[in-house]
Amino acid sequence: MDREFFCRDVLDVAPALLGRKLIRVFPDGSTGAYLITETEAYRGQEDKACHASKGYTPRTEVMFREGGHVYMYLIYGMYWMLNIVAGPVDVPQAVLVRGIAEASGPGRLTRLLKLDRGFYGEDLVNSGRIWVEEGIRSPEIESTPRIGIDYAGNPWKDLPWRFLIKL
DNA sequence: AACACGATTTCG
DNA sequence: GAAATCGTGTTT
Repeated sequence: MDREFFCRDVLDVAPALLGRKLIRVFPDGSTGAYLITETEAYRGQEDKACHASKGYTPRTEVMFREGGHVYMYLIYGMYWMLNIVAGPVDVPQAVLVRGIAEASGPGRLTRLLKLDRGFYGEDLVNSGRIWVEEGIRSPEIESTPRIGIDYAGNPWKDLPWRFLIKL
């Protein structure tokens, strides 16, 4: 996928990632292709569920860059989350990649792909170890409220910004 | 410098 | 249903 693909609004990018392949080249040289099956959209400073709602901090800095960069962060002291930045410069949006066909759940996903803080700021458009390619075309998509963000309150906690491939 | 709290998973 | 476990943002 090129820069243009990621620089659109996160509500376009998140569902568009479904059915595409996440390519990972491991340190030992082996390569894996993983079908993206579940994503969530986190949209700007107004979105109370989005980490960027706290403003520009060292942690959220990458979300303010142009789309296509990787935002990694640790949750609950043990799980690394893989996020793909969307939108143009100074528009803090990101897609949380929650599931691939080979591993369900964001924590399992990053463990399987061996992703951690070393990928913070990685550019998917120009990387030799992780990127996104075309996959199956036009999968049927289902949307539901996002997971684990009840604390964000209304209207954010109920917005149907979680996207899954319908079986 | 100290503190509270998660965009989760696993096990009982 | 609760524990595991630590970086981040906020408060002192």
